[in-house]
Amino acid sequence: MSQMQNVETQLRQMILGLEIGPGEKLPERWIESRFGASRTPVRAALLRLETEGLVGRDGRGWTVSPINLAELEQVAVYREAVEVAALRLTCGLADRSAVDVIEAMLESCDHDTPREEWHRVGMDFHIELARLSGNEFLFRAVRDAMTRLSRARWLEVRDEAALSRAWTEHRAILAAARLGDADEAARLLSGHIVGSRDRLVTSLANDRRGLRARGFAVVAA
Amino acid sequence: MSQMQNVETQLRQMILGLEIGPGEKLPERWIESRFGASRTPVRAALLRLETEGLVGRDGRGWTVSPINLAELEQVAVYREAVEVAALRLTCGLADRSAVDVIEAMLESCDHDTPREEWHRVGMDFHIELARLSGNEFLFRAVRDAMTRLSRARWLEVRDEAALSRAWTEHRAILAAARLGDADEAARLLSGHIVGSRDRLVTSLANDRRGLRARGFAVVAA
DNA sequence: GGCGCCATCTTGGTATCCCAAACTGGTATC
DNA sequence: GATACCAGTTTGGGATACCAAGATGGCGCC
Repeated sequence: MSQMQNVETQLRQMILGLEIGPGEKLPERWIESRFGASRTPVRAALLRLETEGLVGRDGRGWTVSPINLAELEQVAVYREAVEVAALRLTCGLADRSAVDVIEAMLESCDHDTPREEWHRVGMDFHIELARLSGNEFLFRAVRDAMTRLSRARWLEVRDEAALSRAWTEHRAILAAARLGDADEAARLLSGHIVGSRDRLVTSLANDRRGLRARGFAVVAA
Repeated sequence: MSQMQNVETQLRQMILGLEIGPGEKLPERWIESRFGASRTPVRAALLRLETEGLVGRDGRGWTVSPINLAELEQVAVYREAVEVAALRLTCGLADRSAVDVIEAMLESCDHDTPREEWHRVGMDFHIELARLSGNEFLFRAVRDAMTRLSRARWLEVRDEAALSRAWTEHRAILAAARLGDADEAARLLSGHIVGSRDRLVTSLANDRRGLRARGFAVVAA
């Protein structure tokens, strides 16, 4: 793999995995030495990550984007629009058997699956569901929105109850989609997204002080 | 202005203005000499334009993205989702007086306004309307979608009738939005987008041979 | 002791240089 | 005449040197 892709991928993982905290300074020279690459691939990676909203400019330099509660609320509205549109397209397809693949994804998580895996599958559910629509732009929009939400969801203190609730809702959405009931599927998905957003923002707003103490920049709604 | 922004802006204008045709090769060294910048800002510009879908990789090198009819159809579905969502948000706002500013934009075009200006205002109508929603992500999505459609709309052989029809539809959408009638506004906007897409794709498919003769790469749906 | 100023370091922006891979054109061979 | 092969050129990826602007910190003056 080329250095360019390598730096970009590794840096993204470090940011999404909170190995580099939201708000931290990110000098090009530090990245350069950290990954053993020169500044050319480093800059390419930063430019790409900037469009994903994971890093941003702070005056002259680069910083990891802080968690922004106002942004999270806006992303939720955005993803509701695109996910519902994608789901309606999928419900209109003649062959909706692919939803079974997604169902299987959900079932692959059980009580001794690591937390990290639940987190990943919870996002992939939405991404793969959008992919079924066959619309590349709706798919990318959902994927990008989930990327922006990823760190916040990771920070959220998720109890078992919230996870099992989410899984139940995911299954209900798939059931409606399998029947081709677009209105019901859309209703369930909207409710799921709005509910998730509320729990996420509430949780983060409550933990804000603690998160800041851990060195994570969190800006209010 | 820094070289970086400069190269990016100028190159984007040349591509959108069809000064560089869809499908043309775009060597970094050519851009470098054309704009008197070095390769670093050129690379930055190309990376950004790549995320906008205006340039792409062709093996190892760069090319201006061809006009892709299948892509245009998918973009139309995408923009319908995000524009309708944005419009519904706007209809729910207490203060919708900002629609008057957009109305004024439409009125600024009359029979001796240059074609180029009609084209720009026709796009800005949708972009500014989305901005009113206050949702940054819906706004960006609409702006990016319009950017992708821009060259195709420019290529389209637009008769006066199509333009006046579009303006009538634009005014009707604004009227419904001013009243806060979200359902009606959404219905009108959807119809407008679907109609525009059909006319656009039909027109391009018919002209495809002629466009290719002009050196423009156009891939079928 | 506090405040301001200057030297220094840091850092991103830019310009070049080098390299390996891919493309090109021409030539020699069959 | 077609084809395979080889040298030269083009091209993007990577590395590095240099610069100007901004951040930093220490020293001196008030």
